[in-house]
Amino acid sequence: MPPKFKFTKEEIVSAALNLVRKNGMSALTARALAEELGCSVKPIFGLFKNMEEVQKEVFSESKRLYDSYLQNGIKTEEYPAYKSAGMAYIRFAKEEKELFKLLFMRDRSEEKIEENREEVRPLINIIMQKTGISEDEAYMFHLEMWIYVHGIATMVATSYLEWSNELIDKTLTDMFLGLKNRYSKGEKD
Amino acid sequence: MPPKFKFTKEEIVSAALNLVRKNGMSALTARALAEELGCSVKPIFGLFKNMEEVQKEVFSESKRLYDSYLQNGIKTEEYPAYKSAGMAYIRFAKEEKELFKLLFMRDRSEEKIEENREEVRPLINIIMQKTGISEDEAYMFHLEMWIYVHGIATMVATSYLEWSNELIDKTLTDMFLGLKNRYSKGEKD
DNA sequence: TATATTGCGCAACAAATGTTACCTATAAAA
DNA sequence: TTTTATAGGTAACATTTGTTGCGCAATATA
Repeated sequence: MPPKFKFTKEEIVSAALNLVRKNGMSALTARALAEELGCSVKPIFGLFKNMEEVQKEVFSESKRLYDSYLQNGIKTEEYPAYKSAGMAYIRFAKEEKELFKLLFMRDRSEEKIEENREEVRPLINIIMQKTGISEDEAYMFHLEMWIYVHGIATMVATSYLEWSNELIDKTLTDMFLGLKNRYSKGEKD
Repeated sequence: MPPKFKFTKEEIVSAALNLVRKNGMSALTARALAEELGCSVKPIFGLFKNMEEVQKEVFSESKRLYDSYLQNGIKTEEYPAYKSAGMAYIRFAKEEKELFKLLFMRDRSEEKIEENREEVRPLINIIMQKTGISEDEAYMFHLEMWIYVHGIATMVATSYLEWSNELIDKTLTDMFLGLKNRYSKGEKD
């Protein structure tokens, strides 16, 4: 008996994501979102309790988009598995600057890197395979490598650095080999 | 004949900096600043055209504070000159998270790292001395080293990483030596 | 001591944003 | 075709923040 909904939740979140990817979370206001959708603010508050709920959805959607970058990188096999993760992180930073800032350049005291060791176990395993070092060393190896990747990504996301994919590719390889050389030294001597 | 000013510009900027260092630039509102000073908003607008002007002063003051970190690091000679710069950058990120975000984790399209080569010439000179590589290579060396330093600093500023100064010290040395080894290879062979 | 100048506190106004009440229009069921 | 539940548009209200007008009070000078 009631009229049909003008938009689905998904359509609203999609429009919201569009605003955020262009101008950051602060651009996501009720009126701006309504304008983006071509309606009043009512359809939004009909489907979401409040704007905070929309923000959370946009945040989750951003994570999903980043995951798709990761998966795509692995799938296409453009790079070896380990480098693929770093390249995907940096590509996301380059192509989705605002979303990268949202996910990776905010307070992260609730998700400290050293408390999330399980999350990166696949990457640590790759390092152990490729270098033959111990797990603890491989973890430290990964941390150092990821600091470098994160350094590039944050510089790219803030438009401070503009390296080509080729140069990024090359320096990641060099850094990996440099670390491998350093971490393997104890074993080889 | 008129009454004395209740506060100087410096006192107001100092109070403003206090708000920003605690909760970021968004915490710097006219009313919050007035409360911090213990007065109405009038003294602020008597000495500053508007809040934007106060923000600019806070920004400049933040830069001065960072410079003092740099100078202090060099002066105390706790570390070799090159490492001193990196350690100061990271210490600033650790001790002044909000100010670090303000200075180094925002849009920087107007001050790209590769257009500011002159600014880091002293650091490049140190690298040339310590490694004997060419200037262009030393520039690239510095870029890679600084990416690593920036990576640590941003992770620290967002509370994602909590390394001790000792560990930071050690990994900076290792990274420097690793890069030196890599960049010098062509010369030695 | 009287006066003129003007900084200051209070309160108001404007703009941006979140949120909601009210009424109209719609669409499925009877 | 009529009825009824309810989505949507309009406009209002609340809150936050920047900014300013008004009248009082402080202070150096005559």
